[in-house]
Amino acid sequence: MVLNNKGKENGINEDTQKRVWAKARELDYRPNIMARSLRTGRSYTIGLIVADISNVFTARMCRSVEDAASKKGYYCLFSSSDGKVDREKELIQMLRGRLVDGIILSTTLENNEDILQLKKDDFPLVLIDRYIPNEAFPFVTADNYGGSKAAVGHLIRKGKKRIALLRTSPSHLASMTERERGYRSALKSSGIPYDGSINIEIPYNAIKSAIEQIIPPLLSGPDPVEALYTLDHNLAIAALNCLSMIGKSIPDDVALLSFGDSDLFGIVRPGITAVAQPIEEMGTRAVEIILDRIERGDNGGLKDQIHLPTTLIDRGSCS
Amino acid sequence: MVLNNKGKENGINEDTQKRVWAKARELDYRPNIMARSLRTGRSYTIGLIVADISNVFTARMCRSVEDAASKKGYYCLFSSSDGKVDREKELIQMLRGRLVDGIILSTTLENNEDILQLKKDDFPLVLIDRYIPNEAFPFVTADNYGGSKAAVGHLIRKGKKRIALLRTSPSHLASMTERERGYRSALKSSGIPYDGSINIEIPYNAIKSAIEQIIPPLLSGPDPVEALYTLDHNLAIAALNCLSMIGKSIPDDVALLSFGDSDLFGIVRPGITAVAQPIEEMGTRAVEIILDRIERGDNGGLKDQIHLPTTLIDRGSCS
DNA sequence: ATGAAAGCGCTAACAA
DNA sequence: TTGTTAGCGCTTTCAT
Repeated sequence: MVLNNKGKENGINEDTQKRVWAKARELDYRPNIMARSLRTGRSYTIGLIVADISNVFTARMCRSVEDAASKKGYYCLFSSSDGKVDREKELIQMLRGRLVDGIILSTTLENNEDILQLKKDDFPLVLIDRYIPNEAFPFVTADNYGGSKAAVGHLIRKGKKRIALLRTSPSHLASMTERERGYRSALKSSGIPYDGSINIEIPYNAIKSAIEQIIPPLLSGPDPVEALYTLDHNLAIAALNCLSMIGKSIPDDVALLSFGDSDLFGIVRPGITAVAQPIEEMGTRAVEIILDRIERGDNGGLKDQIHLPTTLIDRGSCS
Repeated sequence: MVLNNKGKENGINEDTQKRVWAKARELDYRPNIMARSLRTGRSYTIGLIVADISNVFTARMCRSVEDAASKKGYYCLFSSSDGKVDREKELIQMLRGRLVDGIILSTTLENNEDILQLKKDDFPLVLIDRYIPNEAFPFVTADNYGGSKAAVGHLIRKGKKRIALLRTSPSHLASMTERERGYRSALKSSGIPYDGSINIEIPYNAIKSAIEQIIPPLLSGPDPVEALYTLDHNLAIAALNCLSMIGKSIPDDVALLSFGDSDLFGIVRPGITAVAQPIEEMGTRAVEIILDRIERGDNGGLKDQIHLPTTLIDRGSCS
């Protein structure tokens, strides 16, 4: 009781408390958190599963989760699923076995089955960025649809009609399909017909080489595209690199717009116009929601399906 | 015994094993890793403390540690110390309390005292990137001295004599002081006098604004510098940005060379020449060493103070 | 080949 | 105000 600073409330003598502290220091006592968790069922730890922590976006998101959790006295356990569903399932089991109090998950799962188990067990779970759009789970994500629609609207206002859409696999992720939906919706609003042949999927593991094969033909031929719209900042970086290699200039030869911002986009000339996601807020809100679940137990409190607004940063690569 | 796949070696009847598995599945049994660790004293978890996981270099290093550990059946617990010594000490205690089997630490500590305790307790510890250069601890780091000396030698061969050194605080980090030593050594080898007035420390938290104040005067006046040599890739990015803002071109107005590479450096024109660190190998080797400690118990096996060679990538920003 | 029991370090309920 | 004890879920030793 003394070592947990509950001496007073349990009516332990001041003097005794001092003796306990002295002895603890003398013995270099360190509490065994495992034993404590085993006993209390609480670990003050939040598990965080992402696809790839070495991704800049992800790393920043993790840091913001960690900071927000730390402020409330919680620690974080991170792991990368590498975008593999089996690894993701394994990590969920691992974290539960370690008695984390809740899991924040950037899910690659298409199928709800495995996380429905968490729901059934009433285990605190919040999806982040990569979410599943139905009534079952709390999530925090960017407004992928609205942000994307606004971005494509921007391109259209700059006079671009033939806009290639570049996206990454796996393509079932709601965050991606919503961005695609935004694209189609913006085209429709302006009466521009949708052309499936310039809606292109690029494997996440081989972005650079794939981009280099795809871009040149898009820009030549009888009906070249006027703009490249990428659904991920890594795609835009690869495109930028490729355009520079083949000697095409932005925005004269082709416009470039990225969903997802990067430090880089502010440095190159011209700057690359991008849809910035509120990364830090995503982390903060996810922690808020999960701690509400953990500490209040119910889910009556916070709104827990959140689309955060994005920001279009115009740096000149579209006009 | 059955559930740990030790049924056979403990002579459990085949049939009984089947029944055990069936029941486990029926009850959706999940082992409680905490209880197991409490009993065995082993957690198959490695703690990893870094300054800031949102830093690109760090995030990649973490990922490589995670991958290497995962291959050997270990999980990783990451935390950011934010470069604060108190937080770092707290995190060490936290991880030990959680019975991690070892800690990989990118230390900000100047003073060995707190990690000497780990040594005294014979607790497996490996320093990574940010290390302490003495006999006490195993470490894995880039060859900061040699890489830096070679880089500055490159500048000198390109005809640059007046080379400003830009470094970040905190400046006591051995990885940084070694890079500085390499700089001075290269100057000395070429008979160029060292000028302390162009050896400049920049606070890590305010890189952008500090750089913007520092660079313009360096390039004007009676004796302008011919080259900027940054000890951190973030400094080079900020410098790049600043130079572009004030209309100075690379390499005509000034050369730029960065210790630490970035994707960005291959994309801008001209590309930025940089010293690349073997990030992935740093992670892999650190895990190798710590698992050797953990599983063999002694330290007789592996060489455990490692400077990994760096690579100078010439992209044209120096000539 | 199976069953019973001790104990890892902690918290909380209870007794004194 | 202080001391004692049960039990969290697991592994391992010992008895059957």
